[in-house]
Amino acid sequence: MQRTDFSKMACSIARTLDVIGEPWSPLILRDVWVGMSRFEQLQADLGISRKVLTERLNHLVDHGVLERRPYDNRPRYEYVLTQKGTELVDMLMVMVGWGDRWLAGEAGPPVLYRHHACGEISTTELCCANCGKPMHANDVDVLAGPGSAA
Amino acid sequence: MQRTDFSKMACSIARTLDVIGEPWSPLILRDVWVGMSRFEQLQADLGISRKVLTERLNHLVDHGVLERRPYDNRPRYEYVLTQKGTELVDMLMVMVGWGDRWLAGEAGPPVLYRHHACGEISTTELCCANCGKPMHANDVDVLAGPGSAA
DNA sequence: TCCTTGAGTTCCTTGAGGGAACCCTAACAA
DNA sequence: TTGTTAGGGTTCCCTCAAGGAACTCAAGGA
Repeated sequence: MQRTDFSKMACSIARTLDVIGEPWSPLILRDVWVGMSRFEQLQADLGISRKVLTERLNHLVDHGVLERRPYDNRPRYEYVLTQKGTELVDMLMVMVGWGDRWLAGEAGPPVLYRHHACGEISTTELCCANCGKPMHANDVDVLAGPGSAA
Repeated sequence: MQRTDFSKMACSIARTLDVIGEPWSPLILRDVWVGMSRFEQLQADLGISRKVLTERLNHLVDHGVLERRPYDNRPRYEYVLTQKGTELVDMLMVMVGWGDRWLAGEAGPPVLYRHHACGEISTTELCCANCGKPMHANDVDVLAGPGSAA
């Protein structure tokens, strides 16, 4: 496929895609998040080729999203989310929200989230870190930042 | 590549990936969001192959994320975000937040957001739609929903 | 000693991405 | 009336990544 390298673009979307833009990566993170941490489990659950799973796991470990840990005297390893990886799951939660709203259909959402703070089944909402009010795509102006190319 | 079809998995992440999981799609949405709406503009800005751009745009239009609109008597078209597409940009904003925190480095974030409601440069925060408090990956229990496979 | 299990490698085939060249339509210009 | 230009794509070929199946390796256990 000889894919274009996104990592050098002056864009946080492109850079993030360079880390988890490969098709399987978000699903791997999801599985690890819900407690599926071993190679065989991931391979069986996702139906991913073992070769590609190896590549993806190495890539995620290289980028500090997952950590590879032995869990036995035998050469056995499990993959756990780092802080960096855990924060990526936030993105997955937003992704889930969109999928639930627009793609779930009659059957309803495949999973639900119970929020520890209030104990209720709830969904995520994007808010402004400054004022706390909703902050969506149409609620902002986009300005050039210090790291912009120009 | 003969990629695995995610669309039939009982998972909103997989279904969302089926719509915008291809490598270029998020970048196309980003560009359309900031006002780059024509084929030639997108092609030049992204450096994407014309063939692949055509495929991606058609895919996004087919899935109702973009709308293809004539803007001239001549056969000229522009692509604009639908409501469905605009809500996807929320996900991009979260992606940007993560990229800014973990990948931007010394140079700082390439773009900044000014929130209309408070007028300040700010970032997004994930909150609970029910109680309004922060709601991150570690703040929830994941439960099977009505649309789960089991 | 053989068997099993987890965690990968190796190898081959196929098909998607990259890239360049080409095509089509409608307005303009000469 | 015949170029010419510009936007928006097709077509073609080549390469390399995804799929898939088979193979390997190390450490226990029967």
